[in-house]
Amino acid sequence: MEEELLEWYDANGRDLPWRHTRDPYSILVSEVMLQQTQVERVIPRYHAWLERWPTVAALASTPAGDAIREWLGLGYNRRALNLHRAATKIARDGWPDDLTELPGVGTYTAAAIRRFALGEHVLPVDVNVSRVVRRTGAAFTPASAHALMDLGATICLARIPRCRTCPLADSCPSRGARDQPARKQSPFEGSFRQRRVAVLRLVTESTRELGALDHEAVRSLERDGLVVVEAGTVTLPA
DNA sequence: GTCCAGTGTT
DNA sequence: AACACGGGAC
Repeated sequence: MEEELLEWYDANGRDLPWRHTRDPYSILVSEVMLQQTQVERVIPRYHAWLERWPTVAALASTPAGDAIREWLGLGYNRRALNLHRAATKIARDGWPDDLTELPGVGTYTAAAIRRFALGEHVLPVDVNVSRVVRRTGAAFTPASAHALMDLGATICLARIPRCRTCPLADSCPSRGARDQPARKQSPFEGSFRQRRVAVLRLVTESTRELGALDHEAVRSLERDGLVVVEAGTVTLPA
């Protein structure tokens, strides 16, 4: 099964910018950006980020607010602050043996850094990989990490798998099976998080008075560490 | 409107 | 185990 997968990947795998480096910091940036975010949206932001802050030291020596501003539009803004905090920690203490000690780095991202930057023989399991493994019932080695991700992202889709073009279809016991929709997200329009991100933009782009802002949303941003409120003004963390 | 899918918090 | 967290493609 794995041989067919790797053959398919040779011909059909995606050529992505972060697959041309083994620099741990670059891989960290790419993986954090890719959390919950589509590849096509990440590519231009990945280049911009690394051009502005090419190294851990460069990011660590910049104000956190600049990192948040650079991140705006990518979504899940807490990731920007976590990435800045991770850079600060690495600049001070070096890379930890257990990468999940870095804020914003969980099981998946730690495994991805170990595999793609450090070359260790571990298989990062995101839901795409998990789905392919579950459906095929096959065992794959860490050498198939990129291939499994690409197959899961382009062929072995959750709702409507493209089994007719899948290199593993012949021996896949789940051929044709679809996963349940089962998701829930309340409407964004008119929601609290709409107000919340509006406040974040206001904070990052202006120096307006706190009184003009939405106090409840500011408190929520504080819980994420994204803003600091002092003496009637709202500023980004230094 | 639905779908997407890792981390941190509770 | 459940929930919150963005924004954009469709």
